[in-house]
Amino acid sequence: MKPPCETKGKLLQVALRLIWENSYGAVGVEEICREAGVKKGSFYYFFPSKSDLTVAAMEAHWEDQRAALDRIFSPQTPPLARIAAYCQSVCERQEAKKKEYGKVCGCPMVTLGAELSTQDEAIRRKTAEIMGRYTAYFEAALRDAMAQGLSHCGDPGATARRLFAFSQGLLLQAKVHNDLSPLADLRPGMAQMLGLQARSVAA
Amino acid sequence: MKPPCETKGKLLQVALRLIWENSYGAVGVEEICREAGVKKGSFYYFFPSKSDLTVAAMEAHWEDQRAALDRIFSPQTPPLARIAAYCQSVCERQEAKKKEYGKVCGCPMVTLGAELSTQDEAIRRKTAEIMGRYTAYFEAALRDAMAQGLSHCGDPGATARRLFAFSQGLLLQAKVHNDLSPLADLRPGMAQMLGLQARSVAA
DNA sequence: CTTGCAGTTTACCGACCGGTCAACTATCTT
DNA sequence: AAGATAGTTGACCGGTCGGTAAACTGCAAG
Repeated sequence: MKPPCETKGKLLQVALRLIWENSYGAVGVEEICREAGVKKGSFYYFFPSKSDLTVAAMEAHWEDQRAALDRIFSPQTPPLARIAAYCQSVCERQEAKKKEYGKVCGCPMVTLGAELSTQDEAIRRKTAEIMGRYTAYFEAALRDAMAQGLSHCGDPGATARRLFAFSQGLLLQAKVHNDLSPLADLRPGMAQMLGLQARSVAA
Repeated sequence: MKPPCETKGKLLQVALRLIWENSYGAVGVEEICREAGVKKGSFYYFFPSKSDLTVAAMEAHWEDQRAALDRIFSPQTPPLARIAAYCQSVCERQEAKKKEYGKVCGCPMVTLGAELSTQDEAIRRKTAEIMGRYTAYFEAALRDAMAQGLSHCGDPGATARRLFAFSQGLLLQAKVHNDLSPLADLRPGMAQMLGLQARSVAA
């Protein structure tokens, strides 16, 4: 009862996991509370609504991801190797999730964005915001690559959005086929989009 | 009461529209019936469950799309022009839907696949099946393009899946940003993936 | 000792969910 | 005319939904 935020944090974490594995509509407040070991009254003490909880859970999940992304996209790493590392990280994460849950779950932001963008403005906006942060990492890597003469794509921002869209599309393919093999094409596909031999990005 | 299938067809059509504009979980059987001018009892006379209706609605919607795709990907049209025509068709369709509904709705298969692939096997399978049919059109066009020496991508099947994944990713971006402008990059992005100047696919 | 506050618990609300059922109607067949 | 058949209707089911309200608990400051 003292520990300032254990309950709130547990709620955020469980909510994102359940929504990721199922969907927003299919997960009830009651279920989130049950798995978090919390009573519904406490839930509504911390969050005014299911939608608000979801937005908060998305932001909390971003903070977790951010640490990993900062490492993957470290300026210490050569620009194209950063992108290769991202591809590998995506594959590993999907593999781990599949082993944990038994099914390919894709990206939680894709699930939320696809399901709720037309229905819940707050969630739509948060999804767009977080996705924008992802593309910023790609854009920075591409800018560095261009400065070093490693790639000759036109606008780094546009190319970053293309790479990110491609990765989301493949992630959705993997989820829909409940099969990780489409992700094997993530790195080669990105290499092709950068006008490189697959080797370059795989280095 | 005589017209053999008017009710059933109306149900299929309304269901796909509502799910497209909202989501599977957010649309109730009652609401579908109301908008179709049908009572719930009749619904369950034609379909054993909401899930079965959805699968049938997906297939019915595919049949509509199939006609358009057969025209767009006609062997009469030069292979790369088919792909350009597809890009244009996607943009026009999204524009029309936005004008009709007020928001960018993306692709109904993306919405359904992202929301339900981990929860409803029948819907997941149908989504995968229909998406596979889409990529087949791309694959055929790419095979023709290679035969005519217009493109030099490696495996047409793999490239087809890449193009399709990219288009789905962009569609999701548009939905999440509630903005059609990301779709402007559909044709140039595909051209880049085919190793062409944007002009070639735009011809 | 007591007041106040953060957090928790329990019980409860009306609304709606997907789905069922038996009765009804209209048409075609014999 | 009688029956069979396809389609339709409205009433109803138990369960669950998101959300609310009030009482309670532990602890810290006055």
